Amino acid sequence: MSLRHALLGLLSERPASGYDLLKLFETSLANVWPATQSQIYTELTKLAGSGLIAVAAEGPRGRKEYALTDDGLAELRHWLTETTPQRTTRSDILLRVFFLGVLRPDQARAYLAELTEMSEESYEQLRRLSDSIDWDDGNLSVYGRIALEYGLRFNAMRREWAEWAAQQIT
Amino acid sequence: MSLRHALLGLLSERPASGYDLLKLFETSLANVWPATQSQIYTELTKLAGSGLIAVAAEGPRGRKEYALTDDGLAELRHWLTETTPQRTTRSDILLRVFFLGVLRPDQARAYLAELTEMSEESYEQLRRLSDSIDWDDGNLSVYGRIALEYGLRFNAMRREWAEWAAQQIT
DNA sequence: GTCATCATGTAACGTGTTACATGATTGC
DNA sequence: GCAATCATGTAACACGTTACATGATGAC
Repeated sequence: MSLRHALLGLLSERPASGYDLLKLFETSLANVWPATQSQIYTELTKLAGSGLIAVAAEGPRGRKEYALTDDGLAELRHWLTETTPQRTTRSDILLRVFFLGVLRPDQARAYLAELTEMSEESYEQLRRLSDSIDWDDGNLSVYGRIALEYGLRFNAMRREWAEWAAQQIT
Repeated sequence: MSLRHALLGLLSERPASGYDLLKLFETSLANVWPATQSQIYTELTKLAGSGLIAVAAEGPRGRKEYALTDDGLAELRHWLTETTPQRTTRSDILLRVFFLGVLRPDQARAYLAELTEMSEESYEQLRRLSDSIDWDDGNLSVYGRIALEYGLRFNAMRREWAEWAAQQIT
């Protein structure tokens, strides 16, 4: 049920169309909660149906700009304060580690080297992103920055772990 | 398509029934790839249908013990060496961080404090698990240990990050 | 004999992915 | 006029969750 809340969250900053939201997902939210075009449009229709958002303006090419309603803001706050996030995250990457024993040691090391590289790349990409953003805005800047810092620390940790792990394989 | 490979991976160690596999998921794989009973039984039927596993023995109470076939092992190796894992992981926990601006600062700090606590608990739980396992086995022990070390480092990182983040909120 | 555990299966529903389908506007 | 981009919608399918349903066996 989180796509719904991601949309409510983005709309809490400012009104936006499905197309705008798609772009926002591709840029800011892509790393924590990817969503496809079809998913976004379908969910927006449902949210409007249940009164959590409403069409605030219409533009050219059938553009519909949605805005958060009072009910929508209440639901967003409820989600943030009254519900606990899921502790378990599925990780394709970690799952493979369990089964590296069916490969030759050099193949297993190659996999871990790939992870090292992937973590480095992600780290650098986030660094560049961090440099390109102007951190003058209000709330979204404070919390966006905190999320970005998480990404940096996460990738640094993963890189070090993958290097350590490769050394464990004899 | 990873549940399929998780099952093939577990069966590469030794033959097992659906019930055995369910228990293995609950203990060893729960942290990286949770799966439900219904999902496991359905997938086993499909895997047997496509010849990647086969019923090797039948026991009391309709117990069916599955074993990996040659095709199944080939598929497992193919997955490990020829396919790249998904870089994007959905994180409920991080998603919320983006929207903490709609809450009061004390509520936002409370959320981050919750994350600190959650990370500590997970860390301790993994520590205990690490102490309780005898690390004498072969492959599964080497790679199981590497995965566990990841969990420890991850939770330590997240804890420090959450503490840092709480201080950023004025 | 009864309770816990072993053991499997299916149906309904929700969420996510891929692909198809259509068309308006703006810039050049 | 033509191409890029803006803009929305739906259908088919895969994957995951919850709940229901049933029954055998072993330990006490």
